Amino acid sequence: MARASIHNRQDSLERALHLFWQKGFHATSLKDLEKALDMRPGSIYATFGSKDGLFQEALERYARLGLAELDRTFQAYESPLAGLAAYLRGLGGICDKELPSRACMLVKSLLELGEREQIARDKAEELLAGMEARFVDQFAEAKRVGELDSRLDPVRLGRRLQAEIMGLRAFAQRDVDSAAVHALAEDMAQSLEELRVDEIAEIV
Amino acid sequence: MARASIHNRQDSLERALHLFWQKGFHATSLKDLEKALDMRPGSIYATFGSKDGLFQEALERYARLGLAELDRTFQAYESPLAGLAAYLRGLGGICDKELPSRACMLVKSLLELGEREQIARDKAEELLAGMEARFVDQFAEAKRVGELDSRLDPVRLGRRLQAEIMGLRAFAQRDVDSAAVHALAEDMAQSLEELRVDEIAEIV
DNA sequence: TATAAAATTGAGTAATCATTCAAGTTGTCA
DNA sequence: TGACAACTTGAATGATTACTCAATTTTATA
Repeated sequence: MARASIHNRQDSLERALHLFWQKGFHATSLKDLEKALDMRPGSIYATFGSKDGLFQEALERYARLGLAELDRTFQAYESPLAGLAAYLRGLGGICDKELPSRACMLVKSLLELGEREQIARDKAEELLAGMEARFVDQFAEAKRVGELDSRLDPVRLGRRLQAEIMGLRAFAQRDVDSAAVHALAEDMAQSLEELRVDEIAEIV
Repeated sequence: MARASIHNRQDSLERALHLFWQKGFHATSLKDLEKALDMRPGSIYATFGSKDGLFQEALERYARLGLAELDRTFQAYESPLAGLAAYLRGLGGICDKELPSRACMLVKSLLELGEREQIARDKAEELLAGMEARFVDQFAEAKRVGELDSRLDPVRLGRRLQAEIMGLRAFAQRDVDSAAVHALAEDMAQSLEELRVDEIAEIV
């Protein structure tokens, strides 16, 4: 004995994510959300609690989808290093996609949010740490299977890769040619592949 | 026959820059600026025209100071490549400095601003392009003096370096150990130094 | 010292902000 | 069909937003 909701929660969250990713937290007003979700303020607050709460859920969804894509890429390649390089090359095509923003939403949030949005900021930090850990794991796996020089540190490599991806996507946010971003990603991917022990052995 | 201004324009701009760099455009209110500049709204508008105008001037000042530091570093080194590496290593200490933000203000603006702040956004893009051009010039100079393999493209290298710096500073915005950022900068600097032809010649 | 010009003030504007809640609507089950 | 419970509505809230302008203060010069 209850009225069924006319809104799909996940669908609403998806729309909110789109808006927050595109415009950022501060520039997204409740009016914007009302229009995008086709919901009145009362419904939004009943469903998500607050603008902050909705934003945090959007952040989590964004990271979950991002991690899923990461894993999908890694699983498509036998070689851990090849998986990492493929992920980088995939990001090279980011300008060709129709996305709310080419920059990472976690990075946008990290740079935008201050003390007044501490909880969401901490959430973004935590999710970025999770992504970094995934990169570190992949490098550790590469090391385990002998693709990586045993003297190299997966933690440093994972950190470096995350920084490079942050940079690649921030750069892609500029109004530059798609070709430039492709070339940038290709250069980064090649640097990564040069870590392969086989290649080092060839040169030395 | 006129009243002298009690505010130094440059000093006011410096304070505004500090605030905008720290909090971003949207999160910085005119109330915040009134307090930081110790000026009433009328004075601020008489001096800078609008919040947008003040922000744009702050952006320009930020970029001018950044470019000056870049040139100072480059001029301190005979070798162009060494200058670039030194600049990267200097950024490794960014966590130890007392700055409004560890992330680049141009990047923060690029990621935060939308169509409603198109002019400031374009300004940030233009200033970033100027920085990139400076990197390209330095790589071109390295090539001219024979530090760089003639097959390498200064444009791609400059682009790559800008992306790496964007990434380094976005990463540094996270709540991570200063040592991690130092290590990251060191890794980036070493990659850069490996471009030196001497090193390649040694290995091959 | 009187005058004019520039600088500063701060109350006030209209718009927008996130949020609340009483009232209305709708579907479900007894 | 009646009644309850969940969902939705949207006007109203008070706070905050960027910004304006008439009045005031200040100072250099005539």
